[in-house]
Parts: sequence; C-alpha cells; structure tokens
Amino acid sequence: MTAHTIRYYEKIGLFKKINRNDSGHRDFSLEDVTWAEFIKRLKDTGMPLDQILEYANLREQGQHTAGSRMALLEEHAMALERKIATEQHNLNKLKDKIRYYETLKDIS
Amino acid sequence: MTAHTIRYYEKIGLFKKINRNDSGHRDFSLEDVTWAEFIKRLKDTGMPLDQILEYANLREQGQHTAGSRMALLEEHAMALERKIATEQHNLNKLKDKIRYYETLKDIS
DNA sequence: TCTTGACTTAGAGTTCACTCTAACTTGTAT
DNA sequence: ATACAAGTTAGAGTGAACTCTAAGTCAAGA
Repeated sequence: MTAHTIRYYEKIGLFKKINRNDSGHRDFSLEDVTWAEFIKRLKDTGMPLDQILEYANLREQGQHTAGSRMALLEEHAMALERKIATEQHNLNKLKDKIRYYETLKDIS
Repeated sequence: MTAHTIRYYEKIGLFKKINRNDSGHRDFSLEDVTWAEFIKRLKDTGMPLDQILEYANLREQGQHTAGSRMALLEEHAMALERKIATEQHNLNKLKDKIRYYETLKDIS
C-alpha cells in the first residue's frame, strides 16, 4: 500500500480520523495500522472499495453495528466461496481443452 | 456478451474476418460463435484482453502456431491455479476472523 | 405505409482503483 | 548552510474493459 494509496483511501472515507503531528503530517496510530491491514485483507479477497467503505461507515457508528458488519463479512465470504468454485470449474474446463489439444498432437 | 461488446472486440482485433451480408450487417458463422465462446471462457478465467488478443493473433497465423498457443494456455492455467490457491487462503483467513467475532459475541 | 426496433460507424463517456503532478512546506544528514 | 528526501494539497491522468451516443440505414409486423 503506497502513500498515494493511503491518501486516496483517506479521501474516499476509508480512514476516518487520522491524527496529525505539529507539522501537519499524518501520525498513524497502532489502531490505524491494524485497520489498514484489515482493509488490505478485504481487498485481497476481492471486496470492492465501496463495500469496504460501507463496512468502515458501520464501524464508525460504534459497537451497536457489530451485527451488520458480521453479516457483511459473512455475505462476502459466501460470495468469495462461489467465485472460487466457478474459477475451479473454469480451470477444469481449460485443462480439458489443453488435454484435448495434447491428444491431437499425439495423433498428428 | 452484448452487441456493443462484440463490436468492441472486433475493433481491438479479437475477431478477424466476420462476414457481412448484403445490407452490411455482420453475419456470424458457426466458427465465429465457437471462437466467441472460447473468448468468453478465457475471460471467465480472468485472462486479460491483451493476452486473449495475443492468442487470437497466433490463431490467425495458422496451424504452425499451435504449440505457442498451447504454451499460452498452459501458462494461464498455472496462473489461475495459483490465483485460486491464494483466494482459498484469503477465504480461510476471512472465515477465521468471522469465527473470532462469533466467539466475542458468545462472551459479551 | 407507418412504426418500431435492430443494425451501422466513429468517437465520447463511464467506472474502478489507483497513480501522478505541481507547487509548496518540513525534516534530516553532512 | 545546503542539499535533498519526504511530507502536504487539489486536481489531473492512466489503463482496463466496456458502455453509450449520435446520426444514419435497414427490416419486419399491423
């Protein structure tokens, strides 16, 4: 995650209240870093930024949104599971095609 | 695949020689349709258009490029395999997180 | 015949997620 | 003291893959 990307994430609202030091530079707390890592994990699982933003907004509202956040994560986990299954299916199809070409090569 | 998308694919060179009827409309042969389906499969496995285009160009050169095409497909299949493995790993991590939140809920 | 809808083109606009630029200020090493 | 690296902002630019628009032609049903 580059500095540019972090500033961009702050701009779109993924980071809410990053402290600044005397000279106006961002001063990331441990909590900020943990949150950044969590954003990265969600990103790595293919969650689009607007959904992560939704999660971030819930998170800002406090503890009483924990349920909704959980639901969001569970929904995303299921979507990811479906996506992996589809990709596995496509991979098998592709391998079939490759094997088919290999048999052709054996014959000709 | 919408009509717009097909025209776009033709424009960037994915379709090479689509016949036209008397009124200038595209007249897709069975081979064209098969090729379109193959493009779709490659797309569904996450192959970017420039790689599909590379494949299309090889395909146009004729039978003697069959080896290179196979290599391309094999390389892509391996990349897809790695991608699925990573995604599975990320999914597991996400599920761990969800389970962790669930234990918190049980306690509090 | 009239209407409706599908086709044609070149080219403009959109979305996502950055990525970079310009102009400026601040911090660090020698 | 002087470089120079790294921070700040608003806003522009990028790349992938569409997606749509405008202005026009063509075809089929009531």
